[in-house]
Parts: sequence; C-alpha cells; structure tokens
Amino acid sequence: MENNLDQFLQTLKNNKLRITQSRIAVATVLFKSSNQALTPEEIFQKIDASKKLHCDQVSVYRILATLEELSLVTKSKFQGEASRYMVNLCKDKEDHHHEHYFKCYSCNLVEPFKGCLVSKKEKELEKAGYTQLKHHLEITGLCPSCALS
Amino acid sequence: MENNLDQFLQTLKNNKLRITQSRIAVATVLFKSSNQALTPEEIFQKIDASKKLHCDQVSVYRILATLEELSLVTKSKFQGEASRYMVNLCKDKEDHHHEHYFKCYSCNLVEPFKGCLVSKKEKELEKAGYTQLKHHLEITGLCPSCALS
DNA sequence: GGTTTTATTGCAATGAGGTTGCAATAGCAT
DNA sequence: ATGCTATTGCAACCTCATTGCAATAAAACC
Repeated sequence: MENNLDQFLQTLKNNKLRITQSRIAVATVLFKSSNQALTPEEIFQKIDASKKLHCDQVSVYRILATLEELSLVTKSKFQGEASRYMVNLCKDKEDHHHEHYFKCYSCNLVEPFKGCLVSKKEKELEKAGYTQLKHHLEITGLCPSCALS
Repeated sequence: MENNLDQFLQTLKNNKLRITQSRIAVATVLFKSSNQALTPEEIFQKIDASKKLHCDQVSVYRILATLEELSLVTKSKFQGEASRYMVNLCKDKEDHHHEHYFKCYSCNLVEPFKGCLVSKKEKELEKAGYTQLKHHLEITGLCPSCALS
C-alpha cells in the first residue's frame, strides 16, 4: 500500500502539484478504505478523528476534485446523495473509464461494471440527428451478501 | 386543452383531493407548456407573473409531488439540476411508465424513450444474487434542431 | 539553510434545490 | 351558513457544494 500511496503522490508531482499534508491525509484515508466509496464528509470525519491534522472540509472537496481530474480517484454519484470517491486502482486508464456503478443501499458498496449499456441507443440517436450525447446511469439495490441477511 | 384540464382536475376529485386555486394554477401552467418540462421554479415564476394568484413556491413543490403520485405528471431529473415536470398526456399508465429521458442542454427539451436499456443487465445481476434493483438513466446532448444551429 | 514565490488552505459567506412544522385559510359536505 | 379538515403561507432549516480572499506552507532558488 505504501508503494501505491507513493506512486499516487508521485503523480501529483508529475503534474506540478504540491504534496501537501492535506492531500496526503485524503489519499491515506482513501487507500485505507480502498474497498469502499467514501463521501467527502466521511473522508473529512476520518481525517478529523485521527487528530493528526486539521483539514477543512472545503479542502477535502477541492482535493477530491483535483484527484479526479488526474484520474487518481473515481467519482460515483447517486440521486439525492453525496458523491462518493474511491482510489482508482486500475493502471489502465482507458480500460478503467467505467461509467456505470452499482450501489448497495444497505452497505454502500459501490462497484463499477464494464461495458456500456447505452452506446447502442446513442448510436441510434446520433443517426436521428442528436449530437454531443452524454449519459449517466445508476443502478441500486442490495448486493448479494446484504440480500442474504 | 380545457377538456384535458378538466379531466386532470377530475382525477384529483376522484382521489378525494381538493381542487384549489393553486392546483388549478399549476395545472394550467403545465398544460400551457405541455411540450416542455418545467422546473418548480419556472412554474412558480409563471404563476407569479400572471398576478392572478399568490402561490408560494413551497406549495408548488407540494402540488407537484401530489400530481406525480397520481401519475398526472411525470418527473425527470438530471444531475446537478432541478427536477422537471410535464403533464402526462398518455392515458395508458402502464405503457407510459417511461423511466428514461433525453434532455437537450440547449433548449431543455425533455423527451422520454421507451424500452428499458438496463433490464437485461438487471436480470444478469439478479442471477448473481443482487436483489431489489432500481436504476436511473439520463441522456443529454443536443437535439436534432439545436444540433443544426 | 534561509529567502522568495505562489499554490494551497482555512474561514466565512453564499448558493441551489428542496423539506418541515405549524398556525391560518379555504374547499366542500352537510 | 356552518363545521370539519385538507391545503396553504411563512419562516426556518437541511444537505451538498461552491466562491472569494487573506493567511499559510510547499518547494524552487540562491
């Protein structure tokens, strides 16, 4: 994990961004919970609880925006809820450009799934004259382990 | 259109709800712009501009929620924007339970499209143990007429 | 190592979009 | 015309997020 974190921070340097205590703290929290997608609030709480550093919640928002631009984290958004962020563990950026996520409403598990369900429909629409199409898909429900209990 | 409005209001009565000036005003605005999907704010502005009635914005929210429950209006929601509402002109409720909408980011045209793109994926997920699946899909872009200009 | 430069941060304020509690009002059944 | 109660208006509050600006800290330079 340290290696991953170091690599993560190195990417900041490579993009001429500073390695600050706040950025280290956000990254560390994300790596420690790399199996979950966390909200800015949750990340802020974890940093605050550690008492190692004071980091404003606004800074968490700004840091996450920066990390997302560098594709170091992926953001998932579900209706009526705060956005959630995870470290982007996949090296291959292209391949990892997931667009769709499932979220369990019980345990908040977020998982991306590959293959775009909408691209076919988009091609149809393009033939009909629509342009600059974008889409956003959310699937929610109970994940297999929550479904059992 | 008057007939439609009367029918619309009759549905309220049939559900033991009162036909109030505010509800008439909201319904009238929706019928007058039945080719557009309006935000609560826009509906409020239009009522206010007519100066025929004072109707609080909170009431517009509440009225729209009521109308949606009765399937008299359909709601469409796009990321980072206010919800939009249109009169549900289709009589067949089942058939008209569209889930997906396209929205033009230039003219704000909203149009539903039939056929669920996600149901196949959902069946796969159900086989894998996921339950109580719901989804939300948004497509945005330029509609054919905005794409030309 | 000390100084300078400027990217980043903290703080306070603001914004959008929406909800809630409660007293006052207006539908409508009788 | 009266009474019951569903609706409304108002004020307050909520969540999630963004912005402006002065203070601070990273890191490049000497």
